[in-house]
Amino acid sequence: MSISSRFAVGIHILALIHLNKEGTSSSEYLAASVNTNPAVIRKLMGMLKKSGLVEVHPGIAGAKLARELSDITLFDVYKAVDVVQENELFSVHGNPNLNCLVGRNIQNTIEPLISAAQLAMEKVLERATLEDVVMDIAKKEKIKS
Amino acid sequence: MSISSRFAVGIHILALIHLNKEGTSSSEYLAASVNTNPAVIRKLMGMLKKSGLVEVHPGIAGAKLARELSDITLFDVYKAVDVVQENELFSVHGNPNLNCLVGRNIQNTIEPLISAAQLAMEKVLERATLEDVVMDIAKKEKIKS
DNA sequence: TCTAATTGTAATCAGTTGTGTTACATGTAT
DNA sequence: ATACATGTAACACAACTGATTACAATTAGA
Repeated sequence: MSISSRFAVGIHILALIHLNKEGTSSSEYLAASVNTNPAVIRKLMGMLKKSGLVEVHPGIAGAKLARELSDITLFDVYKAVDVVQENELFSVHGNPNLNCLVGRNIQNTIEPLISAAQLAMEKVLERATLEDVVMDIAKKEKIKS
Repeated sequence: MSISSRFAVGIHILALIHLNKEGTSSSEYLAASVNTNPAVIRKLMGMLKKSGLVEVHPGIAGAKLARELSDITLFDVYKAVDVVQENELFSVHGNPNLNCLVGRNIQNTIEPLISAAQLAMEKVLERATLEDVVMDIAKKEKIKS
């Protein structure tokens, strides 16, 4: 199964908040761009806020980035929106037969392997920032970011 | 969400078929070690067979590996059991607003980034083989594999 | 102070997926 | 023929995603 699109949506709205920094990025405005429901955006925004990526205030329309674009990695977003738990990208069957040679060892044997695989993936996300995302969009649109 | 445990179960079964190579690895026998239903094993076995990793025959009890242990990587198993589609580890929201600067570019901008992350993870799986898994189990049990 | 607009959050629903279970057709050996 | 195995389809059930509705709490401004 795939990792929730919350991650992609998170990147989307953070990039949009930046590009719309002269305007007001309300949950309704952001929802219209993502094409979803404002409540979905607000829930997501709560996660991003909790992780210190955005500033939002009850009753006040609009969200702002809490950090520089170049200081927010895709890994930050990934962790913030909680799409994959630590060391749980791969799930392992829980109750193998302990009377079996393989059954009683499989979990410990596999764990470092799948953990390494997950970490390799996350390292890549760590190396890309929202600045890269916004610059790429600007390039595609031939505008200044 | 996590990647299906079919992957871990696949590794489990293949390792067990090898270690039990003097005996008969029926779906019932394998299911007892994994602690699941024989039909689940048979479905999985169908996938492993289709990918040329095991040999099984209708009506005849027992499965055998179709290749050397050292010639089966974890990536081979991963592909065989079909847990993650190509370029679909991360899902991306499908209908962004094309009238929005970000909406009409986000998919193309994100795609290479998440694709690179997925590939990095898969590369790690490519570097480990079933031999590594079996040797580790043997070491833990202090036996010869 | 009252009103309108916005965020925060919970409850609910439909659709999808993963896993287990049952059942049975098909194939093999004796 | 009989016994036993695999192959496969149908179904149940839980868990999760994403959308939707509703409403309390908060704020700005008339």
